Amino acid sequence: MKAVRSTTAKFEIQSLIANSAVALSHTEIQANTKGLCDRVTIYRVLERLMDEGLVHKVVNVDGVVKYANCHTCSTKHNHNHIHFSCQKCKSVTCLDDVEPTFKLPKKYKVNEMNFTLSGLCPQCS
Amino acid sequence: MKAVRSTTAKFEIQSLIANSAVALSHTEIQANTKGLCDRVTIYRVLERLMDEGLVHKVVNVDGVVKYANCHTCSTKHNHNHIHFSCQKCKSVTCLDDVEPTFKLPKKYKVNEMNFTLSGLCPQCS
DNA sequence: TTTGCAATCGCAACATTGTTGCAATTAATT
DNA sequence: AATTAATTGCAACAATGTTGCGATTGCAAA
Repeated sequence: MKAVRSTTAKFEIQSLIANSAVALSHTEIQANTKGLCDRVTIYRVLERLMDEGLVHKVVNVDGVVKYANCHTCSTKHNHNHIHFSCQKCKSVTCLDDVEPTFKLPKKYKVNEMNFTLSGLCPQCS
Repeated sequence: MKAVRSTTAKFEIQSLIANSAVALSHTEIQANTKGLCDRVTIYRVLERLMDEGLVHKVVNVDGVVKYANCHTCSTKHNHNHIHFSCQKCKSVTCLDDVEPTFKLPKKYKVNEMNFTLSGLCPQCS
């Protein structure tokens, strides 16, 4: 296996995501770490953080890719929670506590769920 | 209002989507209409088809944008159904009949839902 | 502390996906 | 057939993500 190495770029990017209430896009991360490192490095750091289970990827309803902190991934690795996507400020929030239920009629084999609600977040409504 | 005009490109693209069991990406549409029209025209036709309520857009869990036939949009315009995304063949299917339920604890204002299940489709499992 | 090596980084180049402006073409009405 | 607005093709551009490679650096062992 590859040895995990801690670098400034990785530390800063992880801190940024961990301290954010909402999921952040690559562009937002780049804007909030001005000059810290190269564009490409951000992509590679994000990939490593996901491999290590520290961060997970969320695709917004409009197709924008965002990255959020993993709260329980190391123990449960449960990404099957609801995400809320604000149509006004474009923020994406993880609603860890909400558990959706549904009945699947056909013979599909479900491995993952991705539930996103869109509308107005508490700040915008 | 703009007058709706029927063209070969529009007819072919709509037929392709309507006859497909799964949602199609721009790339797939382009591959299946080889030489019919320009890349840009496909984008513009898709935009018109969405405006007319004949087609709707689905963003896959991995961020790929796909287009699917609207069955009931003209009457109910209900996009709040589940989509199934196959991890093997990357197909996206609309499961019109499944209605998910959930309880939202915080004060968010929900306008739309986007529920996608990932796993193996009947063909791949 | 110094050395060695693999992990990481920066840079350039490229790929994919989507958008915009504009002149040429074309569907549909008169 | 003439008119007109919708549509198209082409070129150019923008945003996002990937890859190769030489240079740098974290870290462990000597």
